[in-house]
Amino acid sequence: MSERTDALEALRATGTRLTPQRVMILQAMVDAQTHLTADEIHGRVHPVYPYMDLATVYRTLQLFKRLHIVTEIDLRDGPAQYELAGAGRHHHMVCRVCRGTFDLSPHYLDEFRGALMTAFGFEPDLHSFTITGICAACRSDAGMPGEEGHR
Amino acid sequence: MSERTDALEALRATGTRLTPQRVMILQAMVDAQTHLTADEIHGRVHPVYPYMDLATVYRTLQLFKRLHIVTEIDLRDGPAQYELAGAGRHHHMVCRVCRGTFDLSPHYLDEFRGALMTAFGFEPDLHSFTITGICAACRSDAGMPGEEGHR
DNA sequence: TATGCAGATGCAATTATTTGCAACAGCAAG
DNA sequence: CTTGCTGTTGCAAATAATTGCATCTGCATA
Repeated sequence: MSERTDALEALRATGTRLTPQRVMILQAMVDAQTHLTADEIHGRVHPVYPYMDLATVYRTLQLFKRLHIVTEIDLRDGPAQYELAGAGRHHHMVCRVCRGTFDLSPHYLDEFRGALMTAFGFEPDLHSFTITGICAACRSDAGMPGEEGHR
Repeated sequence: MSERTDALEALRATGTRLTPQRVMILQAMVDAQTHLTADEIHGRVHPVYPYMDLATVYRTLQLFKRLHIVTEIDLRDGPAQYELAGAGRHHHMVCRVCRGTFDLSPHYLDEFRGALMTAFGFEPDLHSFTITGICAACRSDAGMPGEEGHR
């Protein structure tokens, strides 16, 4: 019950309201334990509460994102995915060949952040970072040339 | 005329067709010399060729992106911007406060790429990379606390 | 120069996401 | 427990981008 409680706590702490819609959306994500699209979340809540609107789902997800309750994974091909931001796994690598998503420890971005901060004083948003590319398996599979492919 | 010629050369080299639409879109970008949205490009070409369709602009931009003729900058707030990929400046930092975009030398990503390759064999797509955050000016300006704000 | 075909285009419709607005409802204060 | 203020919701419409499909055309070949 930790994740759920933490999230509700975060809501309370920031003065945003704890509405049934928000609880339902959160619950749907807790139950699923995988990444879901906004539409999937809507679909899961709908049987329980038919008035739930997709716009509300999107707005709630943006709120949750701001509060670091969820992480958005933008596949850049199809709708965005959302998952609960469990401690630690905040970032993702997405293979553009097999569509697989892999967790990426924040540690790999520390150096990068440091470089930007020192060089430009630019503080990158790294709460939820997703990078696309080609995973090891797909690289050895298909053409291992290593560069570009098609779509 | 270098950028234009290079681009046309790239088209020819990959066996994709050199259509008047593509030339017009390319020309519009050469003329503009700034980042443009798909809609702006469409607007610039329209007077010359009223049949130009937005879908064609989008498809062409995707093609150009694949050929590394243009770079896409996704502001994540409003439509995506496109600019000619002049040698060197492939990446961008976008300030989410002032909306300013800053060029970022590929060099800053070398280390990151290396780490992912060694650790996971994952080859990240780094031809066109955009990271949002807060620029130095905006950090000192508003709240320098350093964390989150609103929207 | 005429011909064929795969790739490209225009158009309309679809998908993904955001936004304006009036009605509504947490929740703090009385 | 009632009231009021403000944040939130549902709904509809707008915006951004993509896609299916029939038609068309660059360009390689004969």
